[in-house]
Amino acid sequence: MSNRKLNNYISVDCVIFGFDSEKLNVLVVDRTLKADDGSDEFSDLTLTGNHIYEDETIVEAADRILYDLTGLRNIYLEQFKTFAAPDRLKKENDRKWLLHDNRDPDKRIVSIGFFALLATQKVTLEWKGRNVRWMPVEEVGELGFDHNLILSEALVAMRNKLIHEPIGFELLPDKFTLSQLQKVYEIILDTTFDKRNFRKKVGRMKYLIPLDEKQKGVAHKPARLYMFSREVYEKTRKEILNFLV
Amino acid sequence: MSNRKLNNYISVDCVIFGFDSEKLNVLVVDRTLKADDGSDEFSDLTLTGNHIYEDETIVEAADRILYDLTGLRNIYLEQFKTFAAPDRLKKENDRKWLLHDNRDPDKRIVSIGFFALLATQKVTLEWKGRNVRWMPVEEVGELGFDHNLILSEALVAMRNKLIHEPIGFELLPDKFTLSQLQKVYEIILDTTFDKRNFRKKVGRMKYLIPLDEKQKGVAHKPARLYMFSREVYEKTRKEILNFLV
DNA sequence: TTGTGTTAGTGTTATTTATACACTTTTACA
DNA sequence: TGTAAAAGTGTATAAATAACACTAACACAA
Repeated sequence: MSNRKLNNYISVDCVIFGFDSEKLNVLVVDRTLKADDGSDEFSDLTLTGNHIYEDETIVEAADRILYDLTGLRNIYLEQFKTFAAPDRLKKENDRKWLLHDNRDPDKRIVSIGFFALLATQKVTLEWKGRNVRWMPVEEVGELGFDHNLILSEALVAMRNKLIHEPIGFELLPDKFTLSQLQKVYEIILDTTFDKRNFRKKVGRMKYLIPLDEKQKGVAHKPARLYMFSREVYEKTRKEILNFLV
Repeated sequence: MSNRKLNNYISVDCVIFGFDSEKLNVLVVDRTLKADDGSDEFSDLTLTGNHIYEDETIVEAADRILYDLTGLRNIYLEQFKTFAAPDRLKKENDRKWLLHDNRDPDKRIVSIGFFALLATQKVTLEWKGRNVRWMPVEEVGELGFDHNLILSEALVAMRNKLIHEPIGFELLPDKFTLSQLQKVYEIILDTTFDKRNFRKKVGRMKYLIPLDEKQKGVAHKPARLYMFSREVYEKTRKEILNFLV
């Protein structure tokens, strides 16, 4: 084993999940570059990442990246894992991109991985003219760098969290129906729930606040709208210790 | 905001928890250094950390650190969070240590935090003559760098995991009694459980294997010994989706 | 050898939660 | 005014949780 200590690049990568009431999507950056002679073009899809600046904390960097891409603040954002395999930059395309960015492709890049949750409708993709787009998680093919690994670990972490804590709300608009909420869980956990039992269960959650407001313009019985109260949740969560689940 | 990209030191810090059938301990390094003239001595307590070498993955570095300090391999080890506030090295003592280690105290150090779980009895502290010792988590005072923060976040992550997944076993010897297991949960979660109900609950877990073996040399009815089967656990865990806990 | 201290080990009942299952209501639109 | 489409609602059975107290087996001391 070599004993050489390394200086490393640090990057914060955000796996931004967006739910569109049909499926789970992830925000990807589409990069295409032409060589000087206009011929030797290379392109790829990646997750959204950036450096940490000198006077930033990790969370500030993640918030900034999220804001740059979506124009949104106060979005659910969680650090889930850090990645730094020495050989994570082996692909030829990756090397080209690193050189293009003035980074040494033989140097390790440490990625601090975050995942964010939001409703796709909240985002205006034209924001700042960045070339980003939603891609259904099911349809994601090969990504640049080791972003397929980061995405799949983000999915594991997100599903795990979804099972144990009420974060399904974060994937919906501020006001949502119980059917929408059920669908979030069904799609992300790839299962189905009985409607009545699901409603009994979430009905016990004090932080799920029923509003005096209904859906409008739907061609069926309009559903009551609900919202999530973070305040009530923080208050009650301490009382509930789900030993050994 | 400054736009200067930084190169950063990366370190892997391990919060090594050890249970001694009475309380939860953490392994700390006691460093004392004399200045050249023998007078200007400075010392501190820190968690156990080290660099990542050039050809190592993060996990390999964490395993190596754990092995260096305890002589043990195949110990439960989990990456829980990465730390990198820009002002985390403000204490005067920290600056001295960084200078002593030939590191620039104005440069950011990114710490990738792991926690490890084991029974204190497994460790021979004299291993390699490192100056480490067990300290009850309750009694930990001020640590060097931002290690108090790292420790408290490790505790949160570990308790959280303990509630949702069967990792209590990892804090016990390979063969253990049900009373010992109960005590792990009671002490770490700071609560008490009814003995019969606890046994009914863990009795349902297929991965808790009763052995045809009893305690010896105890001045009371000897308890049956059990062991944890990771195999059985991995097999059954997929079946159990604890939706919304 | 007998007694004492100490922890192991076990069952029942009442309450709460989980599961399985089908019909009526309300709206938009043709 | 009929039709399509999702909303909303109750009951019965099974399973899990919670509360509660005594006997069994050993080491050691008297």
